Amino acid sequence: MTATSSKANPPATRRRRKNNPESVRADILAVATREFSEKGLSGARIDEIAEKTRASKRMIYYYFTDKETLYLHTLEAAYQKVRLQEAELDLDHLAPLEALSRLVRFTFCHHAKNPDFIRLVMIENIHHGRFIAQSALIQSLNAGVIDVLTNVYARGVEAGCFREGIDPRELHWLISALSFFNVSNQHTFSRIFDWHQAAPENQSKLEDHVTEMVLRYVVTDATLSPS
Amino acid sequence: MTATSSKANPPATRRRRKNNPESVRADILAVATREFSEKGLSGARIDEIAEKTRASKRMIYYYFTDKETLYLHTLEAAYQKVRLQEAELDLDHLAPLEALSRLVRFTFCHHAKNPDFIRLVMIENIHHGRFIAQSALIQSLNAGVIDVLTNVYARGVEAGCFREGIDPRELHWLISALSFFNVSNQHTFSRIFDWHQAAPENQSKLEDHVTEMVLRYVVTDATLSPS
DNA sequence: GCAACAGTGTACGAAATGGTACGTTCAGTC
DNA sequence: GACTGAACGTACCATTTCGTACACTGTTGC
Repeated sequence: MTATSSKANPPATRRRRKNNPESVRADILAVATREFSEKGLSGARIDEIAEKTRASKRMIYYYFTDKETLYLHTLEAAYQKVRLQEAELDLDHLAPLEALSRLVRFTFCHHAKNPDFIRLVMIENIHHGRFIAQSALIQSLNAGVIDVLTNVYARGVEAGCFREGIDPRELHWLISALSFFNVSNQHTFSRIFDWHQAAPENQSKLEDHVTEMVLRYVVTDATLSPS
Repeated sequence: MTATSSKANPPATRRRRKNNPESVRADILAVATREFSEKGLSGARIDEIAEKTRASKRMIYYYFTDKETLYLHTLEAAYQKVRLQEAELDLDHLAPLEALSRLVRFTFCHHAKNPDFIRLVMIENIHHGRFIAQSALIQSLNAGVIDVLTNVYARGVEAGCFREGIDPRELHWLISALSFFNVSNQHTFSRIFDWHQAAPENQSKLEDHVTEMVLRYVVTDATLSPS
């Protein structure tokens, strides 16, 4: 038995390996996020993910068993990241109007800065949300968002600056819709109407307008025109 | 040369063929629309489209050369259908407020009734709108939408019920965003917030609210609360 | 030092998939 | 009724793509 590849000269053809499970897992997940968000579940290629990883294809299956399971983990990681950022937003010490406005701007900017997340959600919707349905984790992550809004809204109503009768979930829907659409349909909208929507000046205009749209919907008439 | 398959007994193994180019083309396109909108460009399978068609795979390539070309034609057909429906909407004889409200409700309902179209647009956005960019047809189809809105809005401003300074494109953006999101993100939203958004009663509530959101954004304060 | 198991690389298999070669049939024209 | 080009069907090929078998290496506990 000659010392072909085992102990004598590993550096030549085969680099010395260092076990590093955590980093390998994280690396795979990061690459998978980019690939899936760019090309979708069916469009992304395991082989390509493997190539772009410091690990090998074998490792993908070792840690994630499946293409679909990998996709699910990608999705969960993305939601987790989002909710973590949202948690940092502290609105309780602000006046209701200010708090709502801040929340809208935050959501708008956050979505704009995280197109990968938006695209994953789009893709998930193409799949009828069947992976989200499987994930208890994602379900549990999202209770908090509504709570924050419920709180701000209730304070606003009490202060007399928000009109009554609006469902906080509906409010969240409105904010999400505008912030989401801004990213999700940027390409078709820009192309069709020949308007460079992604340009910073247009983005900042849109941010203002979206904020105004939401506020105008919520605010009492008196608050709108304090004359 | 025995009469194996040519003239003697066609009905047995091989059905008598009737040439019908138009119908074959249309059939392929219809099936392709369903398949692409359901599974995306990479997810849809030519073989499956062929199976579901009365024609054969050969015919797909005969008429559409490519998978991508077929997808493009699908997209163009979808846009064409939409714009045709929109053209039927006659708003000129209505008062501005009424006209705008009607337009919003029309858009909302239209999108809700045509999820295939919405999904195709979502998919196209996943592909960064690179197929729309190739299509002169689609580009040309969309000028009219803005014109209609521009007209209604101008009349509203003149009548004093709409406030000044709003860009009609922005208004279209707002209406689109809400109507689009209602379909595009139905699955994730419903699942995450445990709310059956597609249920008729919720849809009709949303239609009302979306209409109000748009009107509140456009209308002058005096119009809002005529006290 | 050594057993046991987690971590890793390489090569390969089987099925799916986009696309084509080639022959046949239909429909209109002279 | 022969001729021609458009319309169409079948069988097939080349590649891609998900997934796995197998062998090897690092690490941890005793």
